[in-house]
Amino acid sequence: MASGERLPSGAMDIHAEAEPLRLEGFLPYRLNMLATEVSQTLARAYGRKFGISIPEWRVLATLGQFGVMTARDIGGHSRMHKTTVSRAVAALEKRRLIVRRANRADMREAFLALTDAGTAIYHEIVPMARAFSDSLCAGLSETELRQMNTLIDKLAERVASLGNG
Amino acid sequence: MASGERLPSGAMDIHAEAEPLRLEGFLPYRLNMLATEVSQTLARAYGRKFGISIPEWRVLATLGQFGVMTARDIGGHSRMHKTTVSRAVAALEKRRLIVRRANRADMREAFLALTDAGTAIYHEIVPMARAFSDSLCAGLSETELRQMNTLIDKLAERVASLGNG
DNA sequence: ACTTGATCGTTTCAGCTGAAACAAACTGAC
DNA sequence: GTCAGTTTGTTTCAGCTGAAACGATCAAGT
Repeated sequence: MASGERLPSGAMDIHAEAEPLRLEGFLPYRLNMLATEVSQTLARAYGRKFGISIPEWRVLATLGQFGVMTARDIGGHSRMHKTTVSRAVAALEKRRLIVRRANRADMREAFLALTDAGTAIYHEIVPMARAFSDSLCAGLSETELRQMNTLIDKLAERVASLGNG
Repeated sequence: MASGERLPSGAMDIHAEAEPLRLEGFLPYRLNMLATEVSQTLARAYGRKFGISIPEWRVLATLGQFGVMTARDIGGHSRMHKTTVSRAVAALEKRRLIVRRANRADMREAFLALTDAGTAIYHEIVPMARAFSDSLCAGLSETELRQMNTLIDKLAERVASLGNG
């Protein structure tokens, strides 16, 4: 554009060429960076110590919390793909950390539960995970922690409606 | 344990067997769920429309923001693995959305920049991404948005120190 | 009982990811 | 100039992921 032209300030720029997006200030990007870093840091900790992958930890954690469940229920609660659950369950069963019992009332599914060895590992990982989370939140006040949880809830609700609706 | 035994309430349980971890109230898990959902919802939007993957979008976004950069700079800024950058750059170059110009002062690296076609797609995706983000944040007040950003900053700083230190 | 359609879980397959190995190019010490 | 060590970027390879196909089972209707 000729330098002598006079325009209502910024009027043209807005329509001809949008402002570039500052990635480092973009909420979806920031959220993803943070979550990835948090997830991987924790996963490295229990991965090194117990040879457990993220999906395997989630299966352990779900069974540790709820006791007996089917693979379907585990996937539903921890939002894992059924193939991911299937493979994590197979790996954990092979290592005898969980057992599979038939459901006579419905032979398609099976009841899964922690073995003693699985329970033992679960009770080693849980304090480690809690310590990590506590240490992560150590810089936050009680109020900020409540805020964070409220905000996550609001955003989760919001994104769910955006995805479906 | 024999049912008749009398114990100080809960004294043994606390040490013998930790409380099960409620996954749905566990911050690392909650953060990861939210970020995954947000990321994938946005990625589906521009993926369907332009056939662009997440790493490709990040390369486009970084070049759109900064103009000319090397692959190394892109990786550094967007925290992508160098192999991921390499492949995204190759794909975008093949589709003529970016160009590679030699750096005569250092022939190992190359200057990357958006082509006109790349700039055009960038300027189509940016408003879409902004609209998504705005819609995501629509349920949040101005104050809550500031809080969210502050909290993400604090947690990011915290997790970085936990990972390294 | 038979058929249809749905559901649970596994397997197959294609694509993505990152660690490691690698080639090419640069830097600094000698 | 040459050598050793570093840096940039690509390729290879092994592992993970999810869509699709599949087998097995169940439920409902006829």
